[in-house]
Amino acid sequence: MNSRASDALGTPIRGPMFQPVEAKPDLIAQEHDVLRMWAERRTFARLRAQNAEGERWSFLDGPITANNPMGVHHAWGRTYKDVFQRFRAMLGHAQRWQNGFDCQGLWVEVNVERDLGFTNKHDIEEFGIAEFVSLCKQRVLTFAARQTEQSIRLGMWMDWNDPDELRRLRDLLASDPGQTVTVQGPDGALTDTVEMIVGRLGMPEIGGSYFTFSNENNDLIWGFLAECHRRGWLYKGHDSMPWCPRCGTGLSQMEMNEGYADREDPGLTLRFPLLDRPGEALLLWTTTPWTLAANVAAAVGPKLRYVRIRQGGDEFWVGRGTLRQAVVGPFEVLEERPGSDLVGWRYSGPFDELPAVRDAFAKGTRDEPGQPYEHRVVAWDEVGEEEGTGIVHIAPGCGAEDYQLGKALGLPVVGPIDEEGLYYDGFGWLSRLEAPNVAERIVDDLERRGLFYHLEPYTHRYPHCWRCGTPLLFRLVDEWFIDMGPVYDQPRETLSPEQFDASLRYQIMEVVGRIRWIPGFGYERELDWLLNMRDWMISKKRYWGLALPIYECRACGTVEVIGGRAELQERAVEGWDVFEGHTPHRPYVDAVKIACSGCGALVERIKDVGNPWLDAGIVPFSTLHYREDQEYWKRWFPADFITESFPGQFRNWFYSMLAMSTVLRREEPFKTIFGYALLYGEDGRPMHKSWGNAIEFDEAAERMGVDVMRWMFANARPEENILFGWHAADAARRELLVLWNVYAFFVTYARVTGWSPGDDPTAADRSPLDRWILSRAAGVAAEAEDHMRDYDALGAGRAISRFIDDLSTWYLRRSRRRFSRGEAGASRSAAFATLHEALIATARITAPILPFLAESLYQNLVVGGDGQGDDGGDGDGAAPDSVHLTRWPTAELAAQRDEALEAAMATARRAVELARTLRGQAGIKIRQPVARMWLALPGGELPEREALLELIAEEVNVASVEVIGDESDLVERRVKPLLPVIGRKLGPAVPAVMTAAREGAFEIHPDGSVTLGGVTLAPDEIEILATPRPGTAVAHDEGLVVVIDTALTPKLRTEGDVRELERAIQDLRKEAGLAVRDQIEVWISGLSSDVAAHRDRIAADTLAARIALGAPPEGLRQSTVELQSGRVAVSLRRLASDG
RNA sequence: GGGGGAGUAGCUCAGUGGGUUAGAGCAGCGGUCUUAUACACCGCUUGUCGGUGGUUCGAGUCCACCCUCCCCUACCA
Repeated sequence: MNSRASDALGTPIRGPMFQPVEAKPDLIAQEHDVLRMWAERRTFARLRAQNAEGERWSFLDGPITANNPMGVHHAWGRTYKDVFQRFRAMLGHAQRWQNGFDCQGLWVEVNVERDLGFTNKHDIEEFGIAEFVSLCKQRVLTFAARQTEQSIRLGMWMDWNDPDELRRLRDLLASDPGQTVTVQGPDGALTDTVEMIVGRLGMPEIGGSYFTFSNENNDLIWGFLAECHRRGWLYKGHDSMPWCPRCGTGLSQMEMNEGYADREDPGLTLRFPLLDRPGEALLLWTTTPWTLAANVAAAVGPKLRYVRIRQGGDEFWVGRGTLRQAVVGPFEVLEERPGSDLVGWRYSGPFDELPAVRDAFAKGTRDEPGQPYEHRVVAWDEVGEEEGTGIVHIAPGCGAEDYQLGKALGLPVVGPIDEEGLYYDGFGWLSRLEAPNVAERIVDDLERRGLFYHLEPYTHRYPHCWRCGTPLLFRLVDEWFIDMGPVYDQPRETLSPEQFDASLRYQIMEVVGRIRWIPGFGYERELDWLLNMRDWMISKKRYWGLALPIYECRACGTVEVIGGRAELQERAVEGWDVFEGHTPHRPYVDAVKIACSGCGALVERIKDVGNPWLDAGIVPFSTLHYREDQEYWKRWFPADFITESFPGQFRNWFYSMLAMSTVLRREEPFKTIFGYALLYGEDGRPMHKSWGNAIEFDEAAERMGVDVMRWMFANARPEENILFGWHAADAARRELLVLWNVYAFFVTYARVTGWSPGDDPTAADRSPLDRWILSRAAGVAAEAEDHMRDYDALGAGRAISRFIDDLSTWYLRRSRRRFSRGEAGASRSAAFATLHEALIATARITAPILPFLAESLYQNLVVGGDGQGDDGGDGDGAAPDSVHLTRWPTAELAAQRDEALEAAMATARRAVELARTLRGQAGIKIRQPVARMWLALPGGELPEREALLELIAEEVNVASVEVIGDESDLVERRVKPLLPVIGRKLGPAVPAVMTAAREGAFEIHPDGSVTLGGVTLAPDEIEILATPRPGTAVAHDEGLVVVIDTALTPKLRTEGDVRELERAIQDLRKEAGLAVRDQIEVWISGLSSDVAAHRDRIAADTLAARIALGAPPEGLRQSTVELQSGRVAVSLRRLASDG
């Protein structure tokens, strides 16, 4: 897979153990190579087989809607899903690996309608429901195939269907759903009609992703609904519901919340003349003039105050508190009364003459059935004075609250509009007009009739259809609901068992409490939703979806709910032959009729389809074969883990799963839920094509690479929105390139020197630096494991980042000479073996998050180019041929852990930093050696002291490092009181103690205690630290003190010049494009004799066959180098023959 | 109206069993280092840690109130 790499290094000395790698990798091409390799080697299938007997870890996939290509926002969640599944696989867990597709519902219908150019439901009926439903299935299969391909590209390992096979089924379904087809399942071939094969997707005999349109899924929902009915929780409601006139369907409370948007409506104030008080009229305000035709009453707040005012020749009644906003122009207040006085007054309605209104009113009220009703003023406690006139237009057929009020008072109801939002017949000139568009004509009409008062545009939040954006209307409809049970006005813990049993919502809450919510606020949010939600509207007057198995007898009103396909067959008295052989969808299922158990009449299914969240909510049962394989279900239920985006899913998937599992089992369907926020564009706004901040998944995958994407996602804070874009991707890529560079360095030099693993030095033979990085590797494996077990990818990512940084900027920086120079064989072997092991550990630890990069490294470091498993460094010669087949390495690496060494190294690194700061201040370059450095250590000790001091000396380029105690003249002792220890004990005395410590006013006693600020502190309450004595050129940090000798002797200056010259020659080699192993010859003119004395060393370090002092041959370019001993001119050229 | 989240450097974000001096990356400037790394290191610069009070010896961190943004929820005609 590294076949494109160029080899600028010449022929290796020994045979190539490692494939050459590029300095700048093409990560994307590499990802495609890895995908091919996984497919060829059947790596995933082998992983599943390897873990088949492992302890279960049950992940339940929230279905992705198969209605469009997936977007980068899906990739975020799918990264989490894959990361945790891969991680658990490395722990050896058995998993189900089943992806899910959400298939049924209006969102698919809307797209199919759009493709067909349909504008309303009539078009569908004319087109034919059977064909329409088939097109919906085909669309789902199209995008299931597409999303499968995209998910595979993301590196997501699931039991995928072959996308081509999905498309083949789609095409066969299109040509003839009844034709017979054979497909290959895990246990052999399977033959059935295409329609039924499609209906069985995801079942054990076919395998692959689950589809919520499957027969099993639908069937189990029937069972759930029958259970609800059995308990008396399913009912038909007659209500004023939000309605989308384009889709021709009502919206549930869940859906309502999706589409609130600002909208400008006419704010119309009009007058309702009072019948018994000539010359007086009520003033009313409405933003929905189309509902005036359905006006039945005018509501006042019985406790509010109302005034009669005079304007010109008119007298109006209006709420006192609304005078300022409602009345236009000067007026005179004539009298004031409480609202209760107004109740019962009759008024002349705005459209009394319409036949529909007359008919409705003729029937009278509930309390006076015979007596024709007349418009009147009613009392309503909810009337407010913030807006309008304090008198509210009540149209029970056009508003949920209006309906409730009308129902309470027994008022007649006028339902003015049909499914498409057109006025029914009987509404005079309004009939057949579109309700949302009649405002202007109604205003004109009212003006003509002298009922108009004032018009002013009004902007407010108004609900829109979340699918098509059409403003919603309220319409009188029959819909089916699941009763959520009462909300008790008392704390949950005080409920009686009877109360608890009577209320589904509290039963769900109890289940919610048994689940771990990450982040924790999810728990509160779900409870909040449950407490507030109203009954669940599950019906939809549409075509593509779950066929609600509700049979309502027109003759006697008996409602029956069929609990499954078998039961339906049993009960069928007509039409089963039409249905047989079809999936439980419209129109075929509609043909089946049963005999009413109450009166024996022939009953047909209600035409409605189900709320799509029923489809997704049942999957903890349907996909785990709740009905046909209890053993299997018990093994995998409840799921250990689910993860989805938080916003929205509280009231959708989470809710529906919880509700259904509570009804069926009163058990939690999952143990842990991990939620994440939303993905936005880099500019902090939602991604939107027209805003130019949208990025398609495919484009992201092929331009930034999926490992880069995954790295970004894994390192995001899940509870906050992620800002996704090309700049963030660049930053993530840079981080990964650091790892790549370490790897490329290793491979380059392993090839140059011919190093290969095998005769590795024991730990004892390795330097402290080697042991340090291996300890770090062991530490990061353990740390990342802890985070990953806790579903904290971010924590793991941060630990990995720190490790990569340590590996690159400290281990390799400090070790590089051991790889490239004429180092002693043992040290070189130790360095190679250490780096090799560290890189393999890194590959394994990063494998869940970066499956491609980790695999690339692993293949070259462990497996070798031939694909045959080779020694993995564990000496058994049988390493797995994929990093994803290895186990998580915590236990393997644990013996390498040495925390004392890690702490010591941290001190050494800090000392180096301080020394570098000092050199910078003194203006002495790193290349210029200095003679001495003094070091005071906190606590006075340092494990591996000699080696670490040497390391510091080398890094700082100093001849000798001397450790000094706190008694040294170079430092003075300071006392650092340990605040967390003494704070509580001393309280108000703290400031005095701290001041004394700062000023050095303390006395140290022989027993180690210290007196300062009038208090004596025990040795374990203070630390004694060294700090610089004022006036010396030193740097310090937390008791670590560094002093360097800035005096430069002639010998040191010469040494500095030598290194300067060497660096210049190396620069020239690089400029000349020479390979690392090319031999050169060099000419130097103007070199001082002191520096020239080191000619041999310079030649050795720069691979120069010889160095001539003097002018170069004709034509060779000279470069000037400034040395402390004077300016010299340098030339070089490559030796003609490369021995 | 009720509930939740967020507010820390120009940008993206770390930082809670309270500990005195608030950090990183990116960007900018000045250096250094380097035949793995257009890479890394060192230094400089910008902070009323949203505001105001409170608790405390001590508050970015805990409490109260307020401001701004986002989300959820609610019957506002």
